[in-house]
Amino acid sequence: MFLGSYEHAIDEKGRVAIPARFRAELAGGMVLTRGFDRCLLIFPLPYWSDLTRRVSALSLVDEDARMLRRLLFASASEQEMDRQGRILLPQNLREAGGLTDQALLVGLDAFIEVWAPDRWREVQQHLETQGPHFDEQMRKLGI
Amino acid sequence: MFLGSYEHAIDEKGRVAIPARFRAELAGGMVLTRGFDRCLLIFPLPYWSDLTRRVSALSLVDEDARMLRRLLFASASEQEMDRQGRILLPQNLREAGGLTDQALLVGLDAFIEVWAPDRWREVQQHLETQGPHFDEQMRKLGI
DNA sequence: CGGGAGGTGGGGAAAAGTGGGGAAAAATGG
DNA sequence: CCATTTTTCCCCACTTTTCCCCACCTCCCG
Repeated sequence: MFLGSYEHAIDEKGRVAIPARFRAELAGGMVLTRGFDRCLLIFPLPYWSDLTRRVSALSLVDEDARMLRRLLFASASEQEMDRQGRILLPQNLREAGGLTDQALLVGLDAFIEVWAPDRWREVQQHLETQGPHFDEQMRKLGI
Repeated sequence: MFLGSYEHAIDEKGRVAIPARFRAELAGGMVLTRGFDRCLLIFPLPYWSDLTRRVSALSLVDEDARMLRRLLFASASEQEMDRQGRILLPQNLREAGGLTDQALLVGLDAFIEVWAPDRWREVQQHLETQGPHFDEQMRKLGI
């Protein structure tokens, strides 16, 4: 269960520390890839396997499926933590996420999003102004 | 079953004592997150899991689902009590709830709300002036 | 008036985050 | 195919923060 937001530095070699609370759940390996809205995604390996099985089952012909495959797989990178609990963010992914010297790691229960801090603040503002819209969403889900 | 209101100090490290009556029910862990009307919420872990299961099952691709996930999980924090029965209120959550040196913990049966005492007094006043309105609501619900 | 439980403050040990050096591996060119 | 250069990545060490636990105080109840 990944919860909370943590801002960490990206050092000159392109590494970020994984928040200590997240490490146990990523000890079995993780996959890093591009997400939506210009953020990066970190999936624990079990979640990733499940995801890939479902995506690979989609039709070769379906256009959405093709684009989804390209997004998920083409820039994916399997990573392990070093002894200090850090991972490398490959250069192409750093560029894709607009990341320079700071990264915001956001736990979303089953996986993690990685944001450039200023982009994340935009998303948060959006969330606050759209409050009523989400009230409706939650009501539908019975929350 | 959480009942009653308790005002406790927030110390310099951002900790509050959980009212002794509430501790047994939170011994299995709890999740702390932002609530409505600028208060914080404390959920016992089982209640939280039940609440979030539906959200985590939503699509990765759907935009509303993505934003809803961010709203729910990004500022949540799993906490355990120390041996003195206290928990840490992370700084971002203290800010979100307008909490400084005192916190009012309000038991609401299945979960707990945490208020800045002066904001809580406003809510109470609201309750008193709006009494007749709620009479009508309750009648509809058959209470 | 005494005992116990609940609440509060603070010191110290442990862990987390960050920067940098060096060895191994990979890439490049002759 | 070998030598040189470049890159990768692994690990050590320092600094800062976290958090755990001891001790004291206060309030309530007998």
